[in-house]
Amino acid sequence: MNSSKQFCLSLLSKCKTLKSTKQVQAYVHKTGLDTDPLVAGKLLLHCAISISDALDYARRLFLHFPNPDVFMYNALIRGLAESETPQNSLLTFIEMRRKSVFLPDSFSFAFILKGVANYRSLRDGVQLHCQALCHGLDTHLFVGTTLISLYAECGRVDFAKQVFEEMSEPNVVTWNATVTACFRCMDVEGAEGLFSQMPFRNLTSWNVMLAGYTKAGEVQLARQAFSDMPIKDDVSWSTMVVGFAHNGLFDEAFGFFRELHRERIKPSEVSLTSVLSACADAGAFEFGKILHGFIEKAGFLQIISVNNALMDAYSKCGNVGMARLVFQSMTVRRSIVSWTSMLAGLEMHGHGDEAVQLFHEMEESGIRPDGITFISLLYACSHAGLIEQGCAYFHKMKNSYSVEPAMEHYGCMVDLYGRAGRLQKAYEFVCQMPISPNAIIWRTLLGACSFHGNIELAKLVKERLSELDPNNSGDHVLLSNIYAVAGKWRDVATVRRSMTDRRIQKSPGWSMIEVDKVMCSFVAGERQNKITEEAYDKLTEIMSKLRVEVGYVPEVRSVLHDIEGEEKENSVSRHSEKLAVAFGIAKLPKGRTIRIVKNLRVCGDCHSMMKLISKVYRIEIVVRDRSRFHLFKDGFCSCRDYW
DNA sequence: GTAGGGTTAG
Repeated sequence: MNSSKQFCLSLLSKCKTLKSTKQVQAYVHKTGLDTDPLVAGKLLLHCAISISDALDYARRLFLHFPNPDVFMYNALIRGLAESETPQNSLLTFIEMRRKSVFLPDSFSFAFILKGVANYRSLRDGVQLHCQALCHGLDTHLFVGTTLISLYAECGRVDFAKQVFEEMSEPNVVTWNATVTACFRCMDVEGAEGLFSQMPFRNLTSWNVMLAGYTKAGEVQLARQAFSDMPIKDDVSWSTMVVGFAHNGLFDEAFGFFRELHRERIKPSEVSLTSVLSACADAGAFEFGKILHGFIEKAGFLQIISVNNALMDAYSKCGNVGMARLVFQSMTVRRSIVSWTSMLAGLEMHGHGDEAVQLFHEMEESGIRPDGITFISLLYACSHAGLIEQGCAYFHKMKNSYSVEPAMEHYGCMVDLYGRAGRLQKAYEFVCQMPISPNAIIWRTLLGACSFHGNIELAKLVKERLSELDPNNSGDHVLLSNIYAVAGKWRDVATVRRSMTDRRIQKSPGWSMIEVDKVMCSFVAGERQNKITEEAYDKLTEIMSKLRVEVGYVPEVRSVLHDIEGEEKENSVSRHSEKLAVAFGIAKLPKGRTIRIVKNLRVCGDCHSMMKLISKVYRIEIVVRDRSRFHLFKDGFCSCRDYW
């Protein structure tokens, strides 16, 4: 290789941005090396893979070559396969088969199969499997391994195992992929069988077992495997943190992270984002703050994903102010994820106007919003009651940014109209959707009917819902509540009976609060341990104080049960969020904000009571419910009683 | 000259 060629390639490998890459490209052009297949191919690969947001440029670059070689096709296929629209990789693959004289090689198949795995099409996967077979490449080490992952993605562990059986010399990666395939299809025994037969195991094989066990809910088995494994790396630790968090075992999750720290294992940026996501799920604000301190000290604020995860964790822990601070102090260039995370944070907390403002700043900064950005923006409009603006953005999304509305966007619009009480408009909107509405869409509408007390439409909507998702307990409870509020006890009884007949059980409500860096959870009506005893005692005290000072009377209209007065009062006074707040008042330092995470929506009585507590006790209470935050302060809530 | 398995932010 001549020296100027070598020089160009080494320059290229150092380029981190599209701008610098274009400078090298200009130099390449000047030296006449732009027609050299090796240099041209590397340039294309660099744009398609190594640089973010340069895939479109790579596609345009590709069009400049009248006779692209297989390397160039492979580079583009790979870039498209890993993009947000992996379907396009198949189009390029087909174009290559039609236009070119050369045959696809093992790289072509490995990349295209990855693309198909990313959009999970069994049909396309099988077709390409056949083609690979015709070229004698179906049992190729890399092609076969990718095929195994593809079939696992499509839920066909049987096909995955068959590919594995046919491979003559599977290596450790192939074995690991097959074990993962079993776990992904919930075949825990199959995974264990393979693991025990493996002729070689490295660290990753053990990590596969940890991830698989925790995803299958087998936390005990994961714990056992973790203690059995000969060496552990930071992936092993973060897998445990994430795994425990996903199973709701937040204290164990954070315990693992603390131990990682004690063992002096250096967390990577990925393991830090994992732990932050566990904080976000748990709503563990205090723990998040500790992590923030560590991240700052260890120099991780240079990494964009860590900033983004930090913002997300702060927002979901109820402190959008800290999220804003992280966003404003970022020294690295904000990505689309950074902007969208901030937007989502503002949306969750009901700062609709600020979210709209931020969206305009985002547009001005030159970052192009995508479908996910619009989901947050539309919800922000909905939660803040900005109806006209929401409609305008829905059209702008399509017309100015060519983002096709997906199910979630339609959901936002139904929410927007529904909350505002424009139920007929919402219903017509659903009926006119170009894609068939799913259960979530109908459920959103049912929620709106419940809020505005429209029984007739609720009945109609529930019928549609029953066709799509007949056994959802929440839907039955919602319909029953609508009847209960209207005093239609006979209809309540009918719904209750149909639930009993179909053995549908109400999912229990729970609430969590972080006290002394320990997550304490409360379940409605549960009275088991010392913690709940203490919460009950405090709650009784609070309720009598509220009765005396502000004349609080429990709001029992929405109680599901067809039970009598005093019983009803007892039933709402045992709600988990009340217990959690009472526990917080008893345990936290005076004046400290009380932060609660709840799995269901807050009921009307809890909502009124929180407002009163915030006034009488002069404290702020932040409640994260299923879909948003409520900040109670001086007797008012940030949701303006509109949730 | 390009790859496949484990944790990952909107």
